[in-house]
Amino acid sequence: MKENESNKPAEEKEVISRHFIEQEIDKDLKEGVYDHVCTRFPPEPNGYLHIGHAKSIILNYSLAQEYGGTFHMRFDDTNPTKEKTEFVDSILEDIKWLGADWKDNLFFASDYFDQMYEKAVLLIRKGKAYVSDLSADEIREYRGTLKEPGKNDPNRERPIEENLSLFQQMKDGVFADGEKVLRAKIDMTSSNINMRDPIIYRVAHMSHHNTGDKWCIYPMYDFAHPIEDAIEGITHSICTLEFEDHRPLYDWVVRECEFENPPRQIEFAKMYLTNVVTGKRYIKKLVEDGVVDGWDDPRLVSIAALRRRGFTPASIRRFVELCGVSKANSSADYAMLEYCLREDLKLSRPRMMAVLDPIKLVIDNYPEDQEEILEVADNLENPELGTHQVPFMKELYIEREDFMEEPPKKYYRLFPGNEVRLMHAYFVTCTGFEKDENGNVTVVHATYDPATKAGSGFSERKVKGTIHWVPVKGCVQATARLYENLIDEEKGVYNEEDGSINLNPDSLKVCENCYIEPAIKGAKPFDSFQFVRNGFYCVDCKDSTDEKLVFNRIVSLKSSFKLPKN
RNA sequence: UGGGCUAUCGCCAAAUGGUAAGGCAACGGACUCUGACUCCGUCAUUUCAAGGUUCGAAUCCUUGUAGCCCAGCCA
Repeated sequence: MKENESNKPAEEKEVISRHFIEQEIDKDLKEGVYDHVCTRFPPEPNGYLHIGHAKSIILNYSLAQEYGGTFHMRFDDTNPTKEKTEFVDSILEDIKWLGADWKDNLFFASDYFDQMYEKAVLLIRKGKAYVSDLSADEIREYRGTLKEPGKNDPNRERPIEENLSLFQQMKDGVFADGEKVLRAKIDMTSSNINMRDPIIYRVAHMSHHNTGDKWCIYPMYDFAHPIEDAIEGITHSICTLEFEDHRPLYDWVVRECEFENPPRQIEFAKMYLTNVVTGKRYIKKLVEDGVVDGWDDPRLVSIAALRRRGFTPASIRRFVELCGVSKANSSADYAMLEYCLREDLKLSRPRMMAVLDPIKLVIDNYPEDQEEILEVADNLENPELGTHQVPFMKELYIEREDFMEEPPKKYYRLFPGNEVRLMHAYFVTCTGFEKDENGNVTVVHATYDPATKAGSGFSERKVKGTIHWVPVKGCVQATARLYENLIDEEKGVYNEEDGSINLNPDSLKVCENCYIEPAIKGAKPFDSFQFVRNGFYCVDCKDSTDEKLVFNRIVSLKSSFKLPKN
């Protein structure tokens, strides 16, 4: 026991238990059901990916990694009415960014349409499928309800030859949309509605983003998906809980289509995040109403938005890992995501001094023309990042909230008579201040003690507070956008009365007049930094220019300091 | 008496009949050139409820309760 304590990795592995999917796979491998693992992420290209999808992507990918197996990227594009090439491109970009590497294994369900057609013909020949003349409404009536069994389709006993020729005609475009449909012949009285002769092919005269006008009949999900999995040799087809009831049908299709390497469907609970909006129609409305500036507004949780905001793939992967995998519906705290972010950024990002709400500090006993160049570490806890320089001079900017004329108790910052440390520089003592006609403080005066220079080893006395600053000359003016949750967390996401979104009116605060130390010059889109004593910020990829940098706050630093409310 | 699934701390989640892990959050305290980080401590006599089986139950049985999913020619 004791001797293992220094062995961190082993210790961690020991503690982390395997989730239920890993346990199932272990069992399958042990029992020889499979001798390898192959997983897939199968989105329909009908929209943008969001944080909720990340769990499925990362789960499937990391399972393949863990078992030395293969991960497939597959577009489940069996319904041309909803799908667009635009979405396949954005999905691919997002998945690549998240780090799920599909190598050469990029597939499209639509590339299997010929094989699916052949399997449908096979089912007809086996008497396991038939063409129905019923309308959509009639099919619904015949299906029965949750509590009452369905009735057999009048076409259920249609002769095989006739079904074959009708299905051929469906394929050849003889019928209009909705006129005919191919159904699997299973059991109209099943308590599982999915088994009541599900439709497996429908007619849709529409061009498909991948196959163009080659087809006018398209397979339904329940028929297509198991075939896609079987063709690709997927072993574990991992999907979300709502497909649990489809599993008997999934197994039926695999069996009746006579695949020799049956894949196995396993369902897990989706990941929800508290107080975020993921619904397409809600986001569409927010965009249309101008509440957010697009699908990648940094307050949204689409993968594109998170990327723009400055989130890192590693932090999202860690978050998914921390959330775990189970079958219990649950909603993870946003705080957990923020924790992962800080964890990833704290050692990896340079730390800079930035003043978001500036007020001038004049050091009266510092020579007018003097300027000292201070060499400071980019990140004290990670020396590998290197150093940068910051000039120190008589006039500086400090944060307005770091000075108070009449401080409350336990206020460790600047106030008349108090001494604080200017980070990386000297101790200064506040000697006075100036106000304008409205009573706003315009300038703070101080004197410095040359003996206290950082790095000098001075230890005669200590100060409780350290504040950050920026030199008046040479600093960079920039914009900072401070984001808070888009949602009013007190009220929850949805307004109970009208179903609208409860918006947080303070979700965006723009600081146009920030000053950042000179070393920030040259920052490029997606570069991110810690603004010391404040938070992590990322250069916006859309609105930032070399002339005027624009930063998005990724996440604030934690703080246990609260100004008492008068 | 439709069917399926789920229920363990504020949030996520282990425990696979042997005496309730861990993480996030929160709260104390130490340290500190970031009121951050780090460190140290506190945080479920009890697992939806009630009965039962057992030397022993979160785990097994019984009966309830609550939540989620299913009646697209969507996925």
